[in-house]
Amino acid sequence: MKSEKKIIPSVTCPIFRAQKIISGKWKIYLLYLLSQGTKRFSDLYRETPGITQAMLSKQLRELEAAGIISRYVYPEIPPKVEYSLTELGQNFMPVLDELAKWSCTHLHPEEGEEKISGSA
Amino acid sequence: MKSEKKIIPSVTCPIFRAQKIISGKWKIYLLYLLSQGTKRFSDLYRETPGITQAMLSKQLRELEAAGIISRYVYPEIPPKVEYSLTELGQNFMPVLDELAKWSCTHLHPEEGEEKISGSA
DNA sequence: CAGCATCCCAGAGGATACTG
DNA sequence: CAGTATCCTCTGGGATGCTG
Repeated sequence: MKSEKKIIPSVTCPIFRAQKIISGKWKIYLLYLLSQGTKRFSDLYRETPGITQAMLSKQLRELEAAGIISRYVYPEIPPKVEYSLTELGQNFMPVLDELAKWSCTHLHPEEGEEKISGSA
Repeated sequence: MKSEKKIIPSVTCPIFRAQKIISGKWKIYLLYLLSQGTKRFSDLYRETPGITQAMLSKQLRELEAAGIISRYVYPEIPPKVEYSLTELGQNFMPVLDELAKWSCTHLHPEEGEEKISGSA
């Protein structure tokens, strides 16, 4: 524990703060899914091929901690949990929209070098 | 070694593709810096407290590989290298703008749990 | 159904030293 | 000045299994 004050742009720069919140392999994608409306855990799980329950749960809790999404647990058996965007999450949508536009317009897969050749 | 093709949204979803490109601790911030105009390596280095030359170099090369920024090397001694946004990078600015707006409007440091109390 | 616990690993990120 | 090269740490992310 160094008590030295490190001057980092983390707090100074809004870009930095935002970036930290949305960083994560699935965060933005999950926000995109939730922009379509309230969804259950299983919905998100099914619509996010490749993710594990553990990861999904983790990412969702992080997004919840950031105040971007909210979680509603139905007092039922079997459990039912719904996730939805908060006000903050709704306000994030323009960013997502611009990102999607940018990606769709300029980031065509065929221009990249990546290929979905499986795990070869 | 499963030769099975994993169906991941990586390629399907534009959001996913974009996210992979801008992921990285400094990418977005560097794009922000370069949005202010062409800058030299040393400029970026000085304006990004906390980063190391190695990291800066790495991030810049990744951004360059993604076609978002361009690099111009002056044939001089001592070396002089300038970085600037490409067309693709310019087109990304709206995203950055929205992100900044979102962060500034809704992501006040005092609302979070983080505090820059430094050596407090 | 939803999610936690545990273990594991690759790679992102960092510190330091050296070079054309 | 603008980088490499090397080494090291840390944590994001993944696999699997268990539970209320």
